[in-house]
Amino acid sequence: MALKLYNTQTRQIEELVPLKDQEVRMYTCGPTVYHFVHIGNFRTFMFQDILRRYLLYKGFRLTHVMNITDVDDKIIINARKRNQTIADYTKEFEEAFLEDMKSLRIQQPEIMPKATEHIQEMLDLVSTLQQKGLTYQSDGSTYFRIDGFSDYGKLSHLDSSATVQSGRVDDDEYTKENPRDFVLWKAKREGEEWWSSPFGEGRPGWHLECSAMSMKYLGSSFDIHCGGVDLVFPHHENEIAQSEGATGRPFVKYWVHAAHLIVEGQKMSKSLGNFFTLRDLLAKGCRPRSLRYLLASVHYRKQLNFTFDGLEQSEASIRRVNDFIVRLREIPDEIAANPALEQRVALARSQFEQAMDDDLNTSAALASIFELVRDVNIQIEEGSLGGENRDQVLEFLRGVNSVFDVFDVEEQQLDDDEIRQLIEERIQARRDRNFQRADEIRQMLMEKNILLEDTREGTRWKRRN
RNA sequence: GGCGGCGUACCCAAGUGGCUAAGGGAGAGGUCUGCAAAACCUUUAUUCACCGGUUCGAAUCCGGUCGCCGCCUCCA
Repeated sequence: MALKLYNTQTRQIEELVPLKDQEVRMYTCGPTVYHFVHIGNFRTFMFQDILRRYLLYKGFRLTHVMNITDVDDKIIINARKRNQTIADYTKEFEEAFLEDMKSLRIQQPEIMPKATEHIQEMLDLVSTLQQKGLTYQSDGSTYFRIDGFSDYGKLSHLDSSATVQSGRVDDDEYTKENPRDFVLWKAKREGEEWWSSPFGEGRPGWHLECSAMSMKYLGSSFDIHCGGVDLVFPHHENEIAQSEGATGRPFVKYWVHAAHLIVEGQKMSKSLGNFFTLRDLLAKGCRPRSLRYLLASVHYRKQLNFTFDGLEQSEASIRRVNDFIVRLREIPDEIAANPALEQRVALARSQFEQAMDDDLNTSAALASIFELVRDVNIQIEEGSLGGENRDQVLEFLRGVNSVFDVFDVEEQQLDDDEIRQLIEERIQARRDRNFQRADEIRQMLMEKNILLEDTREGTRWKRRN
């Protein structure tokens, strides 16, 4: 079975056929590190992580590049306000971003290039464009002339007359030949950081870095380019113009975009007070895995409505699977395997893969897990499963978790001797029908976030946290 | 004005022409149990915003209405 993805450019779901056999080269637009990354940004990054992990699950070799934009107008302005260099200013937010990624278990891409470390590559690209007659200078800045690139608009399907009619083009950009021409290299402004270049002292335009860095690490044509829907126009449209204008070759085969996240039904904005960073949520007691589940469980092309209720529902869903795993692990080796279960697991695996292959239908993929959980739970209750069955199910869950990474599939270790002794003591107390002591111990452990459950087979513990 | 998306049970959410409309949460009932908690099982939409149409057959296709949202400007 092949993975199919919705390609923004063709507006169709297409089978992923990499340019190089079994090797996927993917570029995803990363953060601009001028503030703490918010949960809307993470919706997109989470989608990219699920795609990344599923490509690996499918056995593709993967080179994934995610840029870090560490120079742009906001960064320059904010750094100046704080009297800091760009590098000092962005360092804090870049580190925070990497920490947040780790909390959310978003895998690090193979390559994470920074814009400021690729100024030369950007200038080389502008030079090439200049040689091809696709640039012009105005007021010390260098612009891309979109009239020189006939394919302009093929990604966003916007025709330029419509944009002009919208009246949304900035008045102050009169220095451009065409309002939709975009800047490649911006003239420096007094008091701001700048780089010297053949095009004068200045700084790179926003779109330039993604073209320069993606082609440096992935070649002039590569497979997948992702981002949030808002980047379709103008950012990705301009990337195509710059890249294909320079190389004459197709830039990207599949453009894949994630829909936005809204909060409690409304667009997230600071003025509405519904603007959240991961840190804001953690401070409210949210567990990163709940957010991970919530962000991953809604199809990436559907607008995701973030709510605190949804966060709790996600946590409860994860708990169902984790409780199942604890129970599953209690199946002893000695019991003979039920031969029918292997097929049931194979069915779940096939449902999971079919769903994910279908443009990353994560909701349906998760359903395949829960259906298996229910069926296996019934059989555990009947005592009809053996150690081999247990391992079959665990193996399936490991595969699933290599993509979702929200479940505790591996055995939880209780490395605290004191707790272990208390559990033993309580088991004895119950045998002695000293329930007062038993309850006391249960309460003590509860305070240590260890939850005890008495079952027919004995007492089990779980981390509550 | 242009382009695009969405509206499925109390909540979240799959399903896009034909078996009984996935799955999760929550509620209700039950099992287990010293108690409690947890867990597990069962259950909850004759109906898919509304109105027409096409069809033997539509949540799914077409037209219209209402509501919500996104992009066209920095934005994941």
